[in-house]
Amino acid sequence: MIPRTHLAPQDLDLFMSRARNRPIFTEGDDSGAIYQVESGCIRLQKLCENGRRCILTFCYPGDVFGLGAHGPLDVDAEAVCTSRVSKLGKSKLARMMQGEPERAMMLLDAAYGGQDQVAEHVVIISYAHAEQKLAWFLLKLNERLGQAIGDQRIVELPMMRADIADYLGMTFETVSREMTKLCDAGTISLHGLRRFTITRPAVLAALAQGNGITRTTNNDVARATRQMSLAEYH
Amino acid sequence: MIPRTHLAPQDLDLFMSRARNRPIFTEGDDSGAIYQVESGCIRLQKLCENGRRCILTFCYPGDVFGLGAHGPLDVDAEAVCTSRVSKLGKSKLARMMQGEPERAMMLLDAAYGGQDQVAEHVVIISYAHAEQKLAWFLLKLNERLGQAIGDQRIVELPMMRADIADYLGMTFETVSREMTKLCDAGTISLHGLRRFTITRPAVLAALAQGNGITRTTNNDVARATRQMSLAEYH
DNA sequence: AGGGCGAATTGACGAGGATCAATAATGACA
DNA sequence: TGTCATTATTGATCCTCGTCAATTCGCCCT
Repeated sequence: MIPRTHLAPQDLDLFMSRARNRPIFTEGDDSGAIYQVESGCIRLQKLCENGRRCILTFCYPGDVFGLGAHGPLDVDAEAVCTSRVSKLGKSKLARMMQGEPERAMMLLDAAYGGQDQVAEHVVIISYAHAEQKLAWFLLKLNERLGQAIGDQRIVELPMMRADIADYLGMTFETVSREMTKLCDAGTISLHGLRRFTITRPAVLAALAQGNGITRTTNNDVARATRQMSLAEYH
Repeated sequence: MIPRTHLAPQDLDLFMSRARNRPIFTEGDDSGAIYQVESGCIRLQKLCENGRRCILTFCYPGDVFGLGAHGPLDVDAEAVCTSRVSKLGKSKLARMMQGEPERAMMLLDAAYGGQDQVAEHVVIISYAHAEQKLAWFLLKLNERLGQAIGDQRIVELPMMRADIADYLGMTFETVSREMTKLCDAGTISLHGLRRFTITRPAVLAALAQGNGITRTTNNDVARATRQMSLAEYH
């Protein structure tokens, strides 16, 4: 149930439980602590003045968060559903850095951004269309949370449509529409609202790669010419 | 000319010069080194299969990069214009961690994502409209690179329109259009193609906040109700 | 000064998705 | 089991921006 564990029980300072939509920390907190998800799902998010919300990443059991670009100085952390997290305080962390620098580096790597591939997320929300965004998201979720039950691989959806929307930079209506489109096409099948199966993995993977959109752009041409110019090498 | 310096000369391993569009490192390199921009501008970017490019961040003089979410394992680093960078190797970094953990932490913080506020970038490309995106970008550029020349504050644009577009998740045509719109409105004024002045800072700041778009969304309502429900506290 | 090339501007058009709105499905609770 | 609140689905409409295309601008080189 816990795919990747960075922190062993003896390292930890304390455990915390949080119900749906309850905060772990809020923007501006500067405890310097690191957190690890034990069960449930945590979202790291940012709220704008205009009332919008942007979810930067979801953290699943085993994931570590709390520092760097997605740390308390920049974002809020809230429980997506009933969740448990454990905490490693600043002082223990500092001690670990001196005693076991190798392990500390790995831990920091995880906490700082390795938790989710920030780069890939940015690429998707910048350029992908709705269909591609959702296909990508469902595949990621399958990799991370998919469980073989019988001969089917069932994936739980810990979050609601609006969460998915705020993570992918679209509206929940569009999420819903694309979801039913995928169902109608037989690419996935829904079991209730919070559980699905990928029935045609190849198709979904193709959509996630950006196939399904036919046109090519003239930006690509610009790219090609840019590559070719062997101008000023140093 | 170097606003924030994390690495002093005696720490550094070597200096490198790069001409426009030349790489510092490419995706998959795993040197574990940290780099600091000395002059010019470096872009950290990711190329997609479909030929698109997404720029994750621009690094200016004094910025540190090369680890974590935006490190060599995930992205390419290329010179936007003629640039010089310095390098700090893996072994020297490890030594610093044991000897000066405080300083090492700060350095890692910078290298891992503090360099640019990843969170803010994601928010902007997710939700902002073209006008707001550009206004935000120009303001950031002004903060970072703006120089008082006479009584004017001139800002250099080290990158071309296509770079801005790939950073903000839009097309270079739209960048161009919004640029001229801002000029026509008297909000900024261009001096040549690679240099500008913010003539009405308040207006630009308002646009960057998302004013200029009138409508409110029903997502906001969802948010409001979500906040109000004091359901299951733990 | 002139040629040539990459970059930038500007226009026309259409599609994708946001918005508004109404209804249906789901789950919690008495 | 029925009621209510929340979440999800579906439809209709409109607007922003991506796309394609045609110039224009600026710069480097000879």
